[in-house]
Amino acid sequence: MLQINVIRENMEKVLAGLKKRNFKDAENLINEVVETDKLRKDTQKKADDLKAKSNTDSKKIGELIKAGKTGEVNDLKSQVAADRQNIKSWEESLVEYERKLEELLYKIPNVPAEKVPAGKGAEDNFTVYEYGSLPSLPTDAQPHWELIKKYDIIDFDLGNKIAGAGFPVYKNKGAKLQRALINFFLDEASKQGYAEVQPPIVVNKASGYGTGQLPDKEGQMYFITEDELYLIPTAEVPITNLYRDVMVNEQDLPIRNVGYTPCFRREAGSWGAHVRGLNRLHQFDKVEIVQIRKAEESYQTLEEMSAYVQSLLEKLELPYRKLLLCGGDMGFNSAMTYDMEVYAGAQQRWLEVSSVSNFETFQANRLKLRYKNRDGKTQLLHTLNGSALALPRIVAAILENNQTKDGIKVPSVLVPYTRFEMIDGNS
RNA sequence: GGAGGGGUGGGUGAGUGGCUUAAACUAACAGUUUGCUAAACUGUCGUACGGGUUAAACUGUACCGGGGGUUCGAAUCCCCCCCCCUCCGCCA
Repeated sequence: MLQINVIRENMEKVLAGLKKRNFKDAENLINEVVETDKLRKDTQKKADDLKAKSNTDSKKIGELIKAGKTGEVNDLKSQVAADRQNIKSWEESLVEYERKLEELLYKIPNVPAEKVPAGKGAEDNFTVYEYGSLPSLPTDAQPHWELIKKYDIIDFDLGNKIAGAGFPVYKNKGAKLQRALINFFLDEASKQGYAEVQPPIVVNKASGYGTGQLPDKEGQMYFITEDELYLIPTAEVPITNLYRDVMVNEQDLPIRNVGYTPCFRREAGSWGAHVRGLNRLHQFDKVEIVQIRKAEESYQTLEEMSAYVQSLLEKLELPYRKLLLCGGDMGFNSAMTYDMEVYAGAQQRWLEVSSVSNFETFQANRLKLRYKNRDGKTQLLHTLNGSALALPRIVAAILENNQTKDGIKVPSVLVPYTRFEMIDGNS
């Protein structure tokens, strides 16, 4: 959520930013925000002034009673009672203005950073960097959804039986590969100085609002009605919310956390022709890195985080490209996002495996995540996060790119974790 | 799930309807003094939204777990909810 005073004071800049996102109706929305804010302030002034008056009068009543001047008390009492009625009605409209203002603010996405190109969708993203050469596979190379059957490592039918479509069962060397990847990613992050956390995989409503999944993505999260809990779509939600309502000590900055969790996404209505096998799931594993930074450091941190994610892909020997997302393709909360896409040789498609974003104060504003600077001023912090990494598409790319007639070659960096070099029929 | 006890500022903790402007202690910060593994003294010391100001000063309101109610007036009384502790039940 954008800060109201930022909108008030930098209206031109906000509008220009939203235009880069191709965000419709920005001008009307912003005007309505400013107008509602003004009404809110006027109403608060009226309510506050009347409250001040009735507070003084109430005190006077106490003094009169003490002095035994009970005769004058009744008039004053009815005066205060009448004022209270008016206060009540001012407060009702105040609550209404506040509610409306919040509702409007929830509709406004983050303002893209200076560097973010304008654009409507994926076709306008800017390729920043490419690594590795595309694998040259034999013409009979198989896509991963065939390979997983051939080597009996991931079973969609079994998952379908016990849960439903999009909930695969990992078996044999497939299960071991999952565990290897998770441990590899966690160990690498630890080496980089990220503090490991293992958060709950359900969160309450307040946490959903804190990081901006609510109200924007209400229908995309699984919801447990009995206990009013959401299954997390990403570890970003619980980990970032650890710092909700926190006034961070300056000496505790920067905050750097890593966590592994399963992630749950309903993906309602987003299943298409090219979404097969591991390309899109309802449940998947991901290791997430989160940083909380001072404003002046956050863009340098974004570069550092994306460079770290790139280093993981390079160690796994996967060809990838790094995209700077255009305004129209960025997530609602983000000010700037890099996507990493690996090339899956048999599908001959790029698959998104990581998204690294700087949210600036957009989340921190909702989270009330702040610190006091040297001048004693309270400042919102910047939040950043990135996948490091999401497993299924990494697995898909490894399977497809590393297939040989003897089986699938495990990237050498993972062998200490898997303790096998080839995925073949043997267990 | 049942019974009982709790939730007050960064921490400890007083406060049963108006003398509370939330005491006191403590931590932190600044200064003074002594002079050196430190102490004493003085001062400052919450958050949010407003008014005001070039900026400050100054100033209004709200906040004692959350929400509602009673009252001229609520940290204090009433109702609902949440969380913590103890015991019981269930349980990996």
